[in-house]
Amino acid sequence: MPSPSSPQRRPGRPRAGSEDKRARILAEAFRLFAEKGFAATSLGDVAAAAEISKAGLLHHFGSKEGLYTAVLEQRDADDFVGMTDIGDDVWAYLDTWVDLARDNARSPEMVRLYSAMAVDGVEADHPAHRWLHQHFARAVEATADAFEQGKAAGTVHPDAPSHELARTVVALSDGMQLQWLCARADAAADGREVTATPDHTGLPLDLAAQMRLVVDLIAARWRRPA
Amino acid sequence: MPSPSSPQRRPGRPRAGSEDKRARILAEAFRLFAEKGFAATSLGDVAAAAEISKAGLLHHFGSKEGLYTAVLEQRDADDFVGMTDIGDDVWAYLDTWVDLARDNARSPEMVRLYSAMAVDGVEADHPAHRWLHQHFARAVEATADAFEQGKAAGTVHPDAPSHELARTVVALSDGMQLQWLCARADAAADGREVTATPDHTGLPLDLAAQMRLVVDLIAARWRRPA
DNA sequence: GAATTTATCGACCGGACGGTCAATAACTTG
DNA sequence: CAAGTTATTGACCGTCCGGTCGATAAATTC
Repeated sequence: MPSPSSPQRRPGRPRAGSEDKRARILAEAFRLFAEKGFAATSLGDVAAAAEISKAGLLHHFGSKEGLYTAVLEQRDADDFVGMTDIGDDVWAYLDTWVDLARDNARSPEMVRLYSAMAVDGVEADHPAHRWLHQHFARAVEATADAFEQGKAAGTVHPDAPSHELARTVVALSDGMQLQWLCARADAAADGREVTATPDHTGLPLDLAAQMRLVVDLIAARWRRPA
Repeated sequence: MPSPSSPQRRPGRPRAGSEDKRARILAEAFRLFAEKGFAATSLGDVAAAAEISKAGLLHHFGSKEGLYTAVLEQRDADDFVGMTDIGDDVWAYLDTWVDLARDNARSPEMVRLYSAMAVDGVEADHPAHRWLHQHFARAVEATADAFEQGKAAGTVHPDAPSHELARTVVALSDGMQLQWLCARADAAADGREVTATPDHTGLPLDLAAQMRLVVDLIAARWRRPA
């Protein structure tokens, strides 16, 4: 006699208007991959979280790798750096990097997922590699372009090494995220409440402020009055 | 009749003067963890590489986690940033960061292992977390100390934010390693020979040069003539 | 309303993985 | 030389994992 308080689903197509399971699975997979990493998250974990069977999950995504790439593609849609219309003001564009850091500080799961994918993806045969490669290429090129346009507009010293500076901004963003995640985990483990509010996190590391510092460093060296 | 060309070992203690299996296992584990990541490397893989049985491996290290921490401890012994005698010249100390980047470019497996551990270790309950925390703390504090000593010696502007600059250097080092690994994997996948020589790698990314760039950026803003 | 398509399930499979155990052979100690 | 210790093996175990298969039921098409 099945308990009436656990109305488990029977096989068969669900009634119309039911939850969009595919979206639910993507959301839960995103969360779990970010929390525990890709390799350490099983299809069973994701299925349980999405309240569907493993077989049901595979029906939608075919394989674990299929699920992974679907999550990646969805995340790519949210990725806005390299997309924003930069105009020709590099320094305003660099501010969007600082803003991005501030946004990231609000969604540590996202940061965790990104970092995990970034390390997994360095291997050329990994499913995430193509994604990572494009991500780096887009971010670096967009930023380098911004510097070049700044030179054309006269707001950047013509000797500034655009490409190398762009790489620096991207690397700093990634590396700082690692330190921030580590500090955050420490704080959480110590039982200290880690507030979700972005402006004062109580952490010894302010993601946005650190980005600001480097942007200012670059500006101090290469900015030209317009 | 066992082939004479495959003299497989029989059970029992090996003859005196044989290979130091423990060291061999550590070396192979290091290599494999770096190549494929911790989770994706099985005890069987390591055992096969070290030419010992799985049971023999477990005899030395007790568990997979035991092996992991042993590898970590060995790596720590080689970790020299934060250890070097910095004297009171920050700018010379920052050069050791550039040198470290140059060294790292010679051992991509090391870089890969470090990056993998860095991401795994952000989780507070992961076996590598303590290691990562100490690693960050040591690197940042040593560098921050160097800036502070520079202030005392008068070679650094008193308003320089030592701690934040230190974090920047560490983050840049980590983040740039990620881009470098990615670029390297791309080059290797394209069949282009990736030369082991450090001075010209043929890569679109020179690890040491990128570090140099940021060090110069910091110096341009905060250095004081002695 | 019959046939088809779609979403879901439970059961199952083959394999890998981390780990245990008893046996064996070389050294170490008495 | 006998007893104990140490390094090693092959065989085995329980578990979990990614994936397949056939059944089922709602929705859709004809």
